[in-house]
Amino acid sequence: MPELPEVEYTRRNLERWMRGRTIVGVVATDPLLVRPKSPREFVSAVTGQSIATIERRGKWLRFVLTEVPPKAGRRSDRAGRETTIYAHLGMTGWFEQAPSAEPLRFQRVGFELERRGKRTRVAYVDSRRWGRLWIAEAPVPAWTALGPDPLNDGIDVPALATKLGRRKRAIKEVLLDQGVLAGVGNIQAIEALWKAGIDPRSPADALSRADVRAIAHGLRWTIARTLADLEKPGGGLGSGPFRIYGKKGAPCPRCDRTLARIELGGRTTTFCPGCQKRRRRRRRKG
DNA sequence: ATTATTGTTGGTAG
DNA sequence: TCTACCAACAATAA
Repeated sequence: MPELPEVEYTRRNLERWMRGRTIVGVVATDPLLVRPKSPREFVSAVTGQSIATIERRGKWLRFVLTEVPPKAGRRSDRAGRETTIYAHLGMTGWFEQAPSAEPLRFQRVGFELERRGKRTRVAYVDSRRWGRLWIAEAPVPAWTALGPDPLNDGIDVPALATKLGRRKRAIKEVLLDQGVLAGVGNIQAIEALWKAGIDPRSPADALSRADVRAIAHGLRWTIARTLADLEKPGGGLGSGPFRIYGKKGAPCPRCDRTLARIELGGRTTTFCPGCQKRRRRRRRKG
């Protein structure tokens, strides 16, 4: 499920479901999912905290929790304590608001919440268990290494061009590097390169400034429409808003040529051999 | 039974 | 130190 738009959609949901509420109980048993502590330690670190903010960078989420203030006149050693959870959804992780007390299928962590006497529940669900909920004092390395976030920071074309100019690999592989731009995944890269009319195999350092501008535009375009699709009622279901992802053999929506499928850097890649032109390095004179 | 999967990390080699 | 390449992680759905 999760690339940048899906994680942002998740963040907005969590904001509504969790912000300002107190965690009164946590169910966590799988030591693979929580880091670096055991599930027991995870539960005790989080219980009794209230959720102040939920932020996103790329595909990462960060929950900032604060100790619920003790009643007037009482002192607490833990007053002012702040806990931060870094969360990555892996390939199949997501959060759901759970209507009943019954655990959901593939639920890995359950948060029992309370505000003004009202109880609600939010569940982290992940069939494949590649996601992580990571308690840390300082940002985890993967978060620190993230490049600019296209939605939060925008895309600086000259800066992106400089970065791409140092890379020889195929542009699609480079776009998946989270240090280049945070949050671009397989689908968004495929859709953006189609929009830009650039063959995904083109070496990154062969792109012109106009190409980089087109890619930036393509990314903004696909991120915005994926997010819009998720947010419309009943959205996020079906094939989504994607123009070519997963549509090998279908006619290109722009030029009608049959869409092709190749593998790049171990990832499936759909593209149009008709209107996505390959860029080549100019051969150096010798 | 076989194949494909929206992601990241850690190792090795250059 | 930076880049490229590969295997591994784990489990489901078609």
